[in-house]
Amino acid sequence: MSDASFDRSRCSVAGTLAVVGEKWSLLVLRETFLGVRRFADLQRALGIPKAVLTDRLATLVQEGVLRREPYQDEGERQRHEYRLTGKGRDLYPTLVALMEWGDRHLADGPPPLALEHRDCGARVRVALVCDDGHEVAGPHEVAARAAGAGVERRA
Amino acid sequence: MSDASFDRSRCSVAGTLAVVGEKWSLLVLRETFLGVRRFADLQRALGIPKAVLTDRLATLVQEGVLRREPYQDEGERQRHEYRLTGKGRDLYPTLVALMEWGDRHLADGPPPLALEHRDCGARVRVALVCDDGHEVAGPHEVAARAAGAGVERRA
DNA sequence: CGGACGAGGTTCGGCAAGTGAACCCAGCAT
DNA sequence: ATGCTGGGTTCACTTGCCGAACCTCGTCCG
Repeated sequence: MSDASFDRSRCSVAGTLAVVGEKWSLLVLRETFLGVRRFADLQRALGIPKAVLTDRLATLVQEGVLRREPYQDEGERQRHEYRLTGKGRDLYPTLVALMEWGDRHLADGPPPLALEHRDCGARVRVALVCDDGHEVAGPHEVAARAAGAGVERRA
Repeated sequence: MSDASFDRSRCSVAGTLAVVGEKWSLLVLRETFLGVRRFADLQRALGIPKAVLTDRLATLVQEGVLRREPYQDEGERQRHEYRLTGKGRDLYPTLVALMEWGDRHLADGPPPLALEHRDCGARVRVALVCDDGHEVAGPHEVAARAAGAGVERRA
């Protein structure tokens, strides 16, 4: 019985990927989370073709994930930089989840980037939790319920 | 100073995206998490071109995210289905993170799919936590440290 | 037996997207 | 005036995505 019937056309995974699922988009965001904000720095850091970077930045701005802000270094003309919006900052767990998977399954050595809690210095990771405070070990502990129907299945 | 220097060439985000970052790959995995395992069912559910699905399944199998297993319905010849490996199952938090972001920022109505903890029925979500048990609110509470160096920056 | 059927593909021609290199433009410095 | 730099645009080329058509292997039906 593999008919997992819910309305795929409005699936949130698909919707999110429509916004950040193009090639390079998530890597651009990774850099912005690391504090890189300027066109040339992004281009250097990523090795992305300029035309593609122009396009990705434009769509991310249009989607409200980044915002384009003027700045001015002394003795320089005014330029623009790209900063995360709140909507963009909410993608942080997604990036961390991708990073963790890579650390665990593609590693040839220690993780190239370690995340620490600023307050206590302990390692930061993503977890699945439920609203009762339990930590969820994996998909087998989760039931997916389609909106509007009593359909329930293992996820 | 936006030089955020760590070795991008081995960044785990990039590595992960090299495995599952092609168009459709994560949507195929979403379906497999929902229990869809067969070629024709995947094709129907996603509306993906057959040629692309063939290719995505092959690379996901090759990467060890899915495994191709024979099965046989009675009165049918032997066929193959695609199942998550442990490596694939570890992508669950990533999918959930993508889904949550879409639920929060693209919603025109209630989330199309709700996740519940099988034991207690409470809603399941992704969280950032540190090994000391604190919940991390966002990127501003996290410091990223490049491996091998004392480099530290806001993430 | 011959023929139809369905799952799971492969092949093909056309269109969209990604790529590197070259070029452009504004403003500051000389 | 000449050059330099950040932030792009344009161009020719290649790669990737797409739908439709075709193929293949076993099963069923007559």
